[in-house]
Amino acid sequence: MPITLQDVAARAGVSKSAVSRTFTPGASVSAKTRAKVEAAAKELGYMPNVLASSLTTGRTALVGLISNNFTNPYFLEIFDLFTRALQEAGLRPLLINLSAEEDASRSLSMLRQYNVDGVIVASSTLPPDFAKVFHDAGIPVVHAFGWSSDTPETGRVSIDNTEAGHLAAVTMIERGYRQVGFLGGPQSAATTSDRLNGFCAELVTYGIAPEIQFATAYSYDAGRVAMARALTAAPEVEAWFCGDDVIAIGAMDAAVAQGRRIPDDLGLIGLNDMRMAGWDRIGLTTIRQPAPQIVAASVDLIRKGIADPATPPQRVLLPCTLVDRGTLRAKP
Amino acid sequence: MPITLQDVAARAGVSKSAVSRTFTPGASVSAKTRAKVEAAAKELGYMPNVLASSLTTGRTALVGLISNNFTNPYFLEIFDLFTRALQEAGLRPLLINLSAEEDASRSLSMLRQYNVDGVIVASSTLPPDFAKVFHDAGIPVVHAFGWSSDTPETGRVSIDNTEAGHLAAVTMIERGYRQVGFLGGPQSAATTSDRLNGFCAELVTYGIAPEIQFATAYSYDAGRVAMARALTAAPEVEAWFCGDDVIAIGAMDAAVAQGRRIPDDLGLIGLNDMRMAGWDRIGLTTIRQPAPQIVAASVDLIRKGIADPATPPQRVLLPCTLVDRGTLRAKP
DNA sequence: AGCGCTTTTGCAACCTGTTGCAAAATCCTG
DNA sequence: CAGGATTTTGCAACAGGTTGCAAAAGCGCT
Repeated sequence: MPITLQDVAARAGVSKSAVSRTFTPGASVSAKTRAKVEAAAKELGYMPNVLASSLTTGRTALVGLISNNFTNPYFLEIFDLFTRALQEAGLRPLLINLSAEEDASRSLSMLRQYNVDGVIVASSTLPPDFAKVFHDAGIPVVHAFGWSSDTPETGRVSIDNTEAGHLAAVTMIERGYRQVGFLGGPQSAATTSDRLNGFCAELVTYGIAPEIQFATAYSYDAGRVAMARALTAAPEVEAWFCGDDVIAIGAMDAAVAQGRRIPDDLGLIGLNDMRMAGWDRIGLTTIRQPAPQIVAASVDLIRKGIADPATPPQRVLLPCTLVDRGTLRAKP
Repeated sequence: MPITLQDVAARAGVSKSAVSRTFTPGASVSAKTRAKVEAAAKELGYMPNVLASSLTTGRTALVGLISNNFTNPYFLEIFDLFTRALQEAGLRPLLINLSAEEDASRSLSMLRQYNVDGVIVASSTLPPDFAKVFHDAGIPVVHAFGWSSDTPETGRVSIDNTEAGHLAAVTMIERGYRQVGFLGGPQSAATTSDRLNGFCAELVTYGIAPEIQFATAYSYDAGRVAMARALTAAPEVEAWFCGDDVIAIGAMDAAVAQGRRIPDDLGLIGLNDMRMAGWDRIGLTTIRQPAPQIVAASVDLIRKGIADPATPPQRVLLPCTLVDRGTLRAKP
């Protein structure tokens, strides 16, 4: 049923090779045959079968896009950016939801069966050595949004989470908060400890030791219960640095439910700057991750890795910035 | 570098065929050879190459997952459900972001190059005949979340949007609203007109003709500007039926910005029941689409279509229900 | 027209698996 | 244990392309 190389060759009165070369950029074909072939291909509606050609070329243009953050609205923005960027680069995202797939090595073998050219791990919660499995298997890999200072030898793109912690601390001090807390994402997440370290390192210069709490997931509900707990455990804290916007929103609702007014009674600062943070009814002061740049850099790294597999894994760190909205009081 | 059938055959001291058959369910192999082959495969870490086998079998287990709703947080829930359901069915989602890819026929030819077994269109805004292109090309296709009464002959799964319109109207009447409006999604969206028709059909029995407005997209911003316009165009309206939750939230903020209190001064009812609708600071009364069931039915249909391409396209309509929260006043 | 050089072309082998077919091996029955 | 029926096995062709190589064609120049 589908049109093959053969069909086109017959129609154009040339050999299979000629047709193949017409569709291979940089191959040697005369203008005349190229024209004949293109005409025939057009008439028949021929499209080369990528899968068949992958057998000899070893290229599929398939890229595994792995994530386990399917409950955090921020990641829809990330998926939007990634799919567009990959499409523009002529690559096709094979999406893997790791919330369901149990185990790293299983998704590796799956992606190998499909001969993916590269893998992008878009996750803040997957452990740093998850990506390593692919690297060790000789598949170019980039871990985006999941940097931590002890990431092993794989490509990675992220903000500097230590820096983000600093920024949060500096901002809180600047706004006159002295009793502060850290309400991080899951304690196991690679990014959490760097943020905490940066936060504490800055505060210690003011002689402040922050209250520390963790949410069990990057989700509204987790933020809500974590804050409810935090409010009784440490009612004196005036401002919390939350590990993520969606956690911060949950935290905000928990605080409001207990009668705290924001930002007057309690300050909050999030991280990500998801679009929703700017909605009127949320208005979250937060630290922005430059998602478009992170994605662009990740795709760039993957392309380089595909073009030359010998490229050593690279690390890109991008700056984050404060976005001031309504959940932190103004400078005194 | 990667292990092939040959390698395993050599190692196990059998023919290629024997190895192939060992990995083909239902093929004829003796227990003895199977054991030998499996041992060899294990030692070498062999995994059959799906792409190569697709050449002869015509099956790739790849399913195109097409959407253009990458700015609506509801669709992250949908993607989560779809990727899990597909993975469980042994299928692999090749994700296509049609917000970027211009044109339907281009994505068709792309998916053909990859020999996808089927296509799922997950979109409320793509026109009904979009899916038809795949059907006509002989590729099983299901359009999820996009039903309209004039959908052509393709598989489809959705709520009955006419029914949803009814439900919204009945609810508003029940709560004592008489001046009501319809604030739909993009006028071009297939679902919008059915919702509007159902809404009007019910209201007409009460002698009510609703005010009608459309947002330009399924987004917060679009909802916001649409409501800002609606409030001046039709200030007398007491309650609006919004075409989508995220539009409703934008509308809510626009109303609040103009000093209207909700639900006292203005009632709102959304559609979808995305998780966020239940957050404290949103608390949106809305009509729930049974997303898990829609997804399950869609994947089911695709599986059937793949198993037997002669299966005629089927339509599944699922019921929607009202979820009462805080944006509509109680029954008087 | 003839010559050397460059470009274009087709052949055939190959990429990794699958499968129809006939031969080989095994099983069953009397 | 012979003889037929059944199962298992390997060979070779095939799926839809790519590519090294040698032959053919085209080119510029005398």
